[in-house]
Amino acid sequence: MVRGPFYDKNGLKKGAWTPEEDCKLKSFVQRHGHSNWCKLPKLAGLSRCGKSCRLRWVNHLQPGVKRGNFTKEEEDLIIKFHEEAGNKWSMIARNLPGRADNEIKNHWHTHLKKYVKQNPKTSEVKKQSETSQLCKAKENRESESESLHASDSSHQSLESTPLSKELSSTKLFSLSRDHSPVNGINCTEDSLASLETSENAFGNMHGKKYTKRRFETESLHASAHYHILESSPLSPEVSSAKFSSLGSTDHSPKPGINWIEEDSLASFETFEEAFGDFWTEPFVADYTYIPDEFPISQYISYYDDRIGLDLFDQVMQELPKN
DNA sequence: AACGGAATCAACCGCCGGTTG
DNA sequence: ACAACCGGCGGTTGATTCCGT
Repeated sequence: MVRGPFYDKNGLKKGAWTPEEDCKLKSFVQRHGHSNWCKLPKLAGLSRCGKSCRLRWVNHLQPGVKRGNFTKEEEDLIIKFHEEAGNKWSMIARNLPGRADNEIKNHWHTHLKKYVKQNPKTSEVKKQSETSQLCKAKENRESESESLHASDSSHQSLESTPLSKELSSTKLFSLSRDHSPVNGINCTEDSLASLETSENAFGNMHGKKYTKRRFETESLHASAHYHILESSPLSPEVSSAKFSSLGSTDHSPKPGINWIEEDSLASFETFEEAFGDFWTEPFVADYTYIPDEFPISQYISYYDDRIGLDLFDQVMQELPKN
Protein backbone atom coordinates (compact mmCIF):
# COMPACT_ATOMS: atom_id res chain seq x y z
CA MET A 1 0.00 0.00 0.00
CA VAL A 2 2.93 2.25 0.61
CA ARG A 3 6.03 2.76 -1.42
CA GLY A 4 8.91 0.84 -0.05
CA PRO A 5 11.65 2.89 1.54
CA PHE A 6 14.44 4.06 -0.75
CA TYR A 7 16.94 6.89 -1.00
CA ASP A 8 16.93 9.50 -3.75
CA LYS A 9 20.02 10.95 -5.41
CA ASN A 10 20.35 13.55 -2.65
CA GLY A 11 20.44 10.90 0.02
CA LEU A 12 16.96 11.74 1.24
CA LYS A 13 14.82 8.87 2.34
CA LYS A 14 11.53 8.34 0.55
CA GLY A 15 8.68 5.92 0.91
CA ALA A 16 7.05 4.41 3.95
CA TRP A 17 7.78 5.82 7.35
CA THR A 18 9.13 3.52 10.02
CA PRO A 19 7.86 3.64 13.62
CA GLU A 20 11.27 4.93 14.63
CA GLU A 21 11.06 7.82 12.22
CA ASP A 22 7.55 8.59 13.40
CA CYS A 23 8.79 8.62 16.94
CA LYS A 24 11.63 10.97 16.16
CA LEU A 25 9.39 13.37 14.29
CA LYS A 26 6.62 13.27 16.85
CA SER A 27 8.95 13.73 19.78
CA PHE A 28 10.73 16.60 18.12
CA VAL A 29 7.62 18.48 17.00
CA GLN A 30 5.82 17.96 20.29
CA ARG A 31 8.77 19.35 22.13
CA HIS A 32 10.04 22.03 19.80
CA GLY A 33 7.27 22.80 17.36
CA HIS A 34 7.78 23.08 13.64
CA SER A 35 9.24 26.49 13.14
CA ASN A 36 10.90 25.52 9.90
CA TRP A 37 10.00 22.34 8.09
CA CYS A 38 13.04 22.56 5.85
CA LYS A 39 15.47 22.51 8.74
CA LEU A 40 13.46 20.30 11.03
CA PRO A 41 14.49 16.94 9.56
CA LYS A 42 18.14 17.61 10.19
CA LEU A 43 17.53 18.79 13.73
CA ALA A 44 15.27 15.84 14.41
CA GLY A 45 17.79 13.41 13.02
CA LEU A 46 15.73 12.40 10.02
CA SER A 47 16.99 11.98 6.50
CA ARG A 48 13.72 13.13 5.02
CA CYS A 49 12.79 16.29 3.22
CA GLY A 50 10.80 18.89 5.12
CA LYS A 51 7.75 18.42 2.99
CA SER A 52 7.68 14.75 3.73
CA CYS A 53 7.90 15.46 7.45
CA ARG A 54 5.15 18.02 7.28
CA LEU A 55 2.89 15.64 5.41
CA ARG A 56 3.54 12.84 7.83
CA TRP A 57 2.85 15.11 10.78
CA VAL A 58 -0.32 16.63 9.35
CA ASN A 59 -1.83 13.41 8.11
CA HIS A 60 -0.79 10.95 10.78
CA LEU A 61 1.11 12.15 13.80
CA GLN A 62 -0.57 15.39 14.74
CA PRO A 63 -2.48 15.10 18.02
CA GLY A 64 -6.20 14.73 17.46
CA VAL A 65 -5.94 13.37 13.97
CA LYS A 66 -8.66 10.81 13.41
CA ARG A 67 -8.02 7.62 11.53
CA GLY A 68 -10.30 5.03 10.13
CA ASN A 69 -14.00 4.89 9.41
CA PHE A 70 -15.85 8.01 8.49
CA THR A 71 -19.18 8.48 10.21
CA LYS A 72 -22.35 9.10 8.23
CA GLU A 73 -22.34 12.65 9.52
CA GLU A 74 -18.84 13.24 8.27
CA GLU A 75 -19.63 11.77 4.88
CA ASP A 76 -22.70 13.98 4.55
CA LEU A 77 -20.63 17.00 5.40
CA ILE A 78 -17.96 16.10 2.87
CA ILE A 79 -20.56 15.64 0.15
CA LYS A 80 -22.22 18.91 0.99
CA PHE A 81 -19.02 20.86 1.16
CA HIS A 82 -17.77 19.30 -2.03
CA GLU A 83 -20.94 20.24 -3.85
CA GLU A 84 -20.46 23.81 -2.81
CA ALA A 85 -16.74 24.24 -3.01
CA GLY A 86 -15.39 21.47 -5.21
CA ASN A 87 -12.03 19.90 -4.55
CA LYS A 88 -11.12 22.28 -1.76
CA TRP A 89 -9.91 19.48 0.45
CA SER A 90 -8.08 21.63 2.90
CA MET A 91 -11.15 23.81 3.41
CA ILE A 92 -13.33 20.74 3.88
CA ALA A 93 -10.79 19.33 6.29
CA ARG A 94 -10.89 22.49 8.36
CA ASN A 95 -14.58 21.91 8.85
CA LEU A 96 -14.14 18.30 9.85
CA PRO A 97 -12.10 18.44 13.03
CA GLY A 98 -9.49 15.76 13.24
CA ARG A 99 -9.63 14.77 9.59
CA ALA A 100 -6.68 15.36 7.32
CA ASP A 101 -7.28 16.73 3.85
CA ASN A 102 -5.48 13.80 2.30
CA GLU A 103 -7.72 11.32 4.01
CA ILE A 104 -10.84 13.21 2.99
CA LYS A 105 -9.57 13.35 -0.56
CA ASN A 106 -8.92 9.62 -0.58
CA HIS A 107 -12.28 8.86 0.95
CA TRP A 108 -13.98 11.02 -1.65
CA HIS A 109 -12.26 9.29 -4.55
CA THR A 110 -12.78 5.80 -3.21
CA HIS A 111 -16.29 6.01 -1.75
CA LEU A 112 -18.18 9.24 -1.99
CA LYS A 113 -17.63 10.12 -5.63
CA LYS A 114 -19.33 6.92 -6.67
CA TYR A 115 -22.05 7.36 -4.13
CA VAL A 116 -22.85 10.86 -5.35
CA LYS A 117 -22.83 9.66 -8.94
CA GLN A 118 -25.24 6.88 -8.09
CA ASN A 119 -27.44 9.04 -5.88
CA PRO A 120 -27.42 12.49 -7.44
CA LYS A 121 -30.93 13.19 -6.22
CA THR A 122 -30.17 12.28 -2.64
CA SER A 123 -27.34 14.70 -2.45
CA GLU A 124 -29.31 17.38 -4.32
CA VAL A 125 -32.30 17.03 -2.01
CA LYS A 126 -30.04 17.28 0.97
CA LYS A 127 -28.44 20.34 -0.52
CA GLN A 128 -31.76 22.06 -0.99
CA SER A 129 -33.60 20.95 2.09
CA GLU A 130 -30.98 21.82 4.59
CA THR A 131 -29.40 25.13 5.27
CA SER A 132 -25.87 24.74 4.12
CA GLN A 133 -23.51 24.13 6.96
CA LEU A 134 -20.75 25.42 4.78
CA CYS A 135 -22.60 28.71 4.37
CA LYS A 136 -23.07 28.76 8.10
CA ALA A 137 -19.42 28.15 8.57
CA LYS A 138 -18.63 30.89 6.08
CA GLU A 139 -21.01 33.27 7.83
CA ASN A 140 -19.47 32.42 11.13
CA ARG A 141 -16.05 33.03 9.74
CA GLU A 142 -17.15 36.33 8.25
CA SER A 143 -18.68 37.46 11.49
CA GLU A 144 -15.57 36.38 13.30
CA SER A 145 -13.59 38.35 10.78
CA GLU A 146 -15.74 41.41 11.31
CA SER A 147 -15.46 41.14 15.02
CA LEU A 148 -11.76 40.78 14.65
CA HIS A 149 -11.58 43.91 12.55
CA ALA A 150 -13.99 45.76 14.78
CA SER A 151 -12.21 44.86 17.92
CA ASP A 152 -9.26 47.03 18.69
CA SER A 153 -8.28 44.68 21.40
CA SER A 154 -8.01 41.88 18.91
CA HIS A 155 -5.68 43.91 16.82
CA GLN A 156 -3.81 44.95 19.85
CA SER A 157 -3.28 41.36 20.55
CA LEU A 158 -1.44 41.25 17.28
CA GLU A 159 0.31 44.51 17.28
CA SER A 160 1.06 45.43 20.80
CA THR A 161 1.20 42.25 22.74
CA PRO A 162 3.67 39.44 22.82
CA LEU A 163 1.27 37.43 20.66
CA SER A 164 2.33 39.41 17.64
CA LYS A 165 5.89 38.32 17.33
CA GLU A 166 7.38 36.95 20.41
CA LEU A 167 4.75 34.70 21.90
CA SER A 168 6.66 32.00 23.62
CA SER A 169 5.62 28.42 23.75
CA THR A 170 5.40 28.69 27.49
CA LYS A 171 2.88 31.49 27.23
CA LEU A 172 0.82 29.64 24.72
CA PHE A 173 0.77 26.49 26.74
CA SER A 174 -0.38 28.40 29.73
CA LEU A 175 -3.12 29.98 27.68
CA SER A 176 -4.40 26.65 26.61
CA ARG A 177 -4.33 25.37 30.11
CA ASP A 178 -6.32 27.99 31.93
CA HIS A 179 -8.70 28.76 29.03
CA SER A 180 -9.09 32.28 30.27
CA PRO A 181 -10.19 34.97 27.84
CA VAL A 182 -7.22 36.70 26.35
CA ASN A 183 -7.51 40.20 24.95
CA GLY A 184 -11.20 39.89 24.35
CA ILE A 185 -10.95 36.55 22.64
CA ASN A 186 -12.63 33.68 24.32
CA CYS A 187 -10.15 30.90 24.09
CA THR A 188 -11.80 27.55 24.04
CA GLU A 189 -9.71 24.48 24.28
CA ASP A 190 -10.57 23.47 20.76
CA SER A 191 -9.97 26.81 19.17
CA LEU A 192 -6.66 26.96 20.91
CA ALA A 193 -5.89 23.49 19.74
CA SER A 194 -6.46 24.66 16.21
CA LEU A 195 -4.45 27.73 16.85
CA GLU A 196 -1.64 25.72 18.25
CA THR A 197 -1.54 23.21 15.49
CA SER A 198 -1.88 25.72 12.72
CA GLU A 199 1.67 26.95 12.58
CA ASN A 200 1.81 26.06 16.25
CA ALA A 201 0.68 29.62 16.68
CA PHE A 202 4.25 30.58 17.30
CA GLY A 203 5.55 28.50 14.49
CA ASN A 204 6.61 31.29 12.25
CA MET A 205 8.13 33.55 14.77
CA HIS A 206 11.57 32.28 13.91
CA GLY A 207 12.68 33.91 10.74
CA LYS A 208 9.16 35.00 9.81
CA LYS A 209 7.00 37.61 11.36
CA TYR A 210 3.62 36.39 12.42
CA THR A 211 1.61 38.75 10.33
CA LYS A 212 -1.84 40.03 11.10
CA ARG A 213 -3.32 38.41 8.05
CA ARG A 214 -1.84 35.05 8.85
CA PHE A 215 -3.02 35.32 12.43
CA GLU A 216 -6.52 36.15 11.28
CA THR A 217 -6.58 33.26 8.91
CA GLU A 218 -5.54 30.88 11.61
CA SER A 219 -7.95 32.39 14.10
CA LEU A 220 -10.77 32.02 11.64
CA HIS A 221 -9.89 28.44 11.10
CA ALA A 222 -9.94 28.02 14.82
CA SER A 223 -13.33 29.65 15.08
CA ALA A 224 -14.64 27.52 12.23
CA HIS A 225 -13.67 24.48 14.21
CA TYR A 226 -15.36 25.89 17.24
CA HIS A 227 -18.64 26.54 15.47
CA ILE A 228 -18.78 23.12 13.95
CA LEU A 229 -17.96 21.56 17.25
CA GLU A 230 -20.83 23.37 18.88
CA SER A 231 -23.32 21.42 16.83
CA SER A 232 -21.41 18.29 16.21
CA PRO A 233 -20.39 15.39 18.36
CA LEU A 234 -17.12 15.32 16.52
CA SER A 235 -14.18 16.51 18.43
CA PRO A 236 -10.47 15.96 18.41
CA GLU A 237 -9.44 12.93 20.32
CA VAL A 238 -6.55 14.67 21.93
CA SER A 239 -7.16 17.96 23.61
CA SER A 240 -4.85 20.89 23.58
CA ALA A 241 -4.50 20.44 27.28
CA LYS A 242 -3.07 17.03 26.65
CA PHE A 243 -0.91 18.51 23.97
CA SER A 244 0.19 21.33 26.17
CA SER A 245 1.11 18.91 28.87
CA LEU A 246 3.93 17.91 26.62
CA GLY A 247 5.62 20.99 27.88
CA SER A 248 5.91 19.14 31.11
CA THR A 249 9.38 18.35 32.21
CA ASP A 250 8.39 15.03 33.63
CA HIS A 251 10.55 12.55 31.80
CA SER A 252 10.10 9.84 34.35
CA PRO A 253 10.33 6.42 32.86
CA LYS A 254 7.16 4.49 32.18
CA PRO A 255 7.09 0.74 32.50
CA GLY A 256 7.58 -1.33 29.39
CA ILE A 257 8.95 1.49 27.33
CA ASN A 258 12.39 1.96 25.92
CA TRP A 259 13.77 5.20 27.23
CA ILE A 260 16.95 6.82 26.11
CA GLU A 261 18.91 7.98 29.09
CA GLU A 262 18.48 11.48 30.40
CA ASP A 263 21.94 12.43 29.17
CA SER A 264 20.49 12.70 25.71
CA LEU A 265 18.01 15.26 26.93
CA ALA A 266 20.58 17.00 29.01
CA SER A 267 22.75 17.50 25.99
CA PHE A 268 19.95 19.10 24.12
CA GLU A 269 19.13 21.34 27.03
CA THR A 270 22.77 22.33 27.13
CA PHE A 271 22.36 23.29 23.51
CA GLU A 272 19.37 25.44 24.46
CA GLU A 273 21.25 27.03 27.28
CA ALA A 274 24.12 27.85 25.00
CA PHE A 275 21.80 29.70 22.68
CA GLY A 276 19.52 31.29 25.25
CA ASP A 277 15.79 30.78 25.00
CA PHE A 278 15.29 28.52 22.04
CA TRP A 279 11.80 29.94 21.53
CA THR A 280 12.39 33.63 21.79
CA GLU A 281 15.75 33.95 20.14
CA PRO A 282 15.87 34.37 16.37
CA PHE A 283 16.29 31.02 14.73
CA VAL A 284 19.86 30.51 13.66
CA ALA A 285 20.67 27.08 12.48
CA ASP A 286 24.30 26.69 13.36
CA TYR A 287 24.95 23.19 12.21
CA THR A 288 28.62 23.51 12.86
CA TYR A 289 27.80 23.41 16.54
CA ILE A 290 25.95 20.14 16.28
CA PRO A 291 28.26 17.17 16.13
CA ASP A 292 27.30 14.22 14.01
CA GLU A 293 26.51 12.20 17.05
CA PHE A 294 24.28 14.93 18.42
CA PRO A 295 21.71 13.13 20.53
CA ILE A 296 18.64 14.75 19.00
CA SER A 297 18.64 11.97 16.51
CA GLN A 298 18.22 9.46 19.26
CA TYR A 299 15.81 11.47 21.31
CA ILE A 300 13.32 9.63 23.49
CA SER A 301 11.96 6.52 21.87
CA TYR A 302 8.43 5.49 22.68
CA TYR A 303 8.61 2.57 20.35
CA ASP A 304 8.29 -0.71 22.14
CA ASP A 305 9.99 -3.20 19.89
CA ARG A 306 8.73 -6.14 21.93
CA ILE A 307 5.18 -5.49 20.78
CA GLY A 308 6.04 -3.42 17.72
CA LEU A 309 3.98 -0.42 18.75
CA ASP A 310 4.53 3.27 19.23
CA LEU A 311 3.36 3.97 22.74
CA PHE A 312 3.74 7.73 22.52
CA ASP A 313 0.03 8.47 22.95
CA GLN A 314 -0.30 6.18 25.92
CA VAL A 315 2.69 7.76 27.54
CA MET A 316 1.29 11.22 26.97
CA GLN A 317 -2.00 10.26 28.60
CA GLU A 318 -0.16 9.10 31.65
CA LEU A 319 1.75 12.31 32.06
CA PRO A 320 0.43 14.61 34.77
CA LYS A 321 -1.52 17.57 33.43
CA ASN A 322 -0.31 20.76 35.00
C1' DA B 1 -5.32 -22.66 -4.19
C1' DA B 2 -4.09 -19.48 -7.72
C1' DC B 3 -4.75 -15.72 -10.39
C1' DG B 4 -6.08 -11.07 -11.87
C1' DG B 5 -8.53 -6.93 -11.44
C1' DA B 6 -10.41 -3.56 -8.20
C1' DA B 7 -10.03 -0.99 -4.15
C1' DT B 8 -7.46 1.38 -0.76
C1' DC B 9 -4.48 4.81 1.09
C1' DA B 10 0.20 6.60 2.21
C1' DA B 11 3.31 9.28 0.04
C1' DC B 12 5.25 11.88 -3.86
C1' DC B 13 5.25 15.68 -7.17
C1' DG B 14 4.66 20.07 -9.04
C1' DC B 15 2.51 24.28 -8.78
C1' DC B 16 0.96 28.47 -6.48
C1' DG B 17 0.68 32.17 -3.26
C1' DG B 18 2.58 34.52 0.68
C1' DT B 19 6.55 36.24 3.00
C1' DT B 20 11.09 37.92 3.42
C1' DG B 21 15.38 40.17 2.33
C1' DA C 1 10.15 45.75 -7.57
C1' DC C 2 12.14 41.57 -7.64
C1' DA C 3 13.96 37.02 -6.65
C1' DA C 4 14.38 33.38 -3.44
C1' DC C 5 12.44 30.70 -0.11
C1' DC C 6 8.89 28.23 2.20
C1' DG C 7 4.47 26.22 3.34
C1' DG C 8 0.33 24.54 1.66
C1' DC C 9 -2.62 22.51 -1.69
C1' DG C 10 -4.51 19.32 -5.09
C1' DG C 11 -3.52 15.75 -8.41
C1' DT C 12 -1.29 11.54 -9.10
C1' DT C 13 1.27 7.35 -8.26
C1' DG C 14 2.21 2.83 -6.75
C1' DA C 15 2.49 -0.92 -3.22
C1' DT C 16 -0.49 -3.65 -0.73
C1' DT C 17 -4.80 -5.79 0.37
C1' DC C 18 -9.26 -7.40 -0.88
C1' DC C 19 -12.41 -9.96 -3.50
C1' DG C 20 -14.43 -12.43 -7.19
C1' DT C 21 -13.68 -16.09 -10.50
